[in-house]
Amino acid sequence: MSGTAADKLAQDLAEAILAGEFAPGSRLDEQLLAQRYSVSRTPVREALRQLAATGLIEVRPRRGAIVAEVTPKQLEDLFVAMGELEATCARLAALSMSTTKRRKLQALHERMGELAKTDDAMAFADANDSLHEMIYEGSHNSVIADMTLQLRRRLAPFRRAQFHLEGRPPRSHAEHDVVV
Amino acid sequence: MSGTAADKLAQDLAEAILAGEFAPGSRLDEQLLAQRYSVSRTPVREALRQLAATGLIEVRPRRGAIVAEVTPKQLEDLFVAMGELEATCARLAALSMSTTKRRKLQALHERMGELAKTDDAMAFADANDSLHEMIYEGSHNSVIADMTLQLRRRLAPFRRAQFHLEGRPPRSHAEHDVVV
DNA sequence: GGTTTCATTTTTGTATGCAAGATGTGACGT
DNA sequence: ACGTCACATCTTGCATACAAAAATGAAACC
Repeated sequence: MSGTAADKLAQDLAEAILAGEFAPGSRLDEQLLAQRYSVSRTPVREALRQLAATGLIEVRPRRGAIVAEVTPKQLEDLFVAMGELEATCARLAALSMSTTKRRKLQALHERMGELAKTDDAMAFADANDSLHEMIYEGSHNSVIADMTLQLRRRLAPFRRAQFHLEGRPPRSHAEHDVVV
Repeated sequence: MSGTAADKLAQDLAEAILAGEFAPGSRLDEQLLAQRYSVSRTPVREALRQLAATGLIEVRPRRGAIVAEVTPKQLEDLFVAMGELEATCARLAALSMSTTKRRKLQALHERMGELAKTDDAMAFADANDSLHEMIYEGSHNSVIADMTLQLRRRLAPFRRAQFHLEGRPPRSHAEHDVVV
């Protein structure tokens, strides 16, 4: 085991929240969490602070932590922000990308084109993540890449919802087409 | 006093670090800080975690916290990132800005044009902050605005250095001119 | 002389105790 | 019945205590 208990807790909690195990707005009682994970309140508190920094939860001084409620407006803002950041990544990547890398990207993009037809949502999602990761790396700017990735993770559950909602893969592919 | 001791500590520490009171790479001993600020280690730890989230310091598990060393490459990345984010803010603002707001912006911009000639660095810096704040607000996207502001704060000391280095105000004004 | 190993010490991470603020409940008054 | 105020309880925030890991230094060995 590498990290501290608090770090692991933060990860576990983040997953639990993103998985919807805690409803938005619900209180995150320190003692309860401590019991649930068989640790004391101290690492729980640290984990909560960590998560608060990512925006996943909200801690009001002396009033406890709650799962962040994302209003439609905020959600919209988050999506817009991610879109803009990804576009920036893509632009930077386009400027400073070696031809071999570009090849790989193109290849992956085309394979995704095929996957989009087969309706294999899982495979498409995986490939999609790879592609975005490549773009983030390609930007050669760890600051922007990190911010974008963080946003992306935070939006993961909502993206999934959109994914299942309609035939998103083809549209997504089309958008990528423009970028590439 | 509204906030908790940990929050205040985080602010104070951030200021101290940005003011250069702690050299980059230097260890931040929890006990020392606790004594220095007359609190126990607990709030110090929480403050350190908070600062780590902003990228100002770095905490290695079980190895203590150090002031983040910004390599030239990272600094470059930070500046690029801020530039891109501000550009995005400006673009969004341009799209959704009322004419009255636009007026105000223009007025402020022109006043800065005059200030740029008078060599009053302080006044120019103040006006500059106001202008950027207006743009952030104008984006109508709190997510991007927050990220940009956070970056801006983190880069404050370096920006100051650049400011004093050469006649930056005129150049800055020229850049703004394009944006406006 | 340099290196490795082991013990000491220092420092971080976690648990627990205690105080202060927040929350909830019920009596009391209008 | 409704609102208010006092009180009891619960939760968070801070301090202290303890455990474990890493840094330090010294002695033994090559």
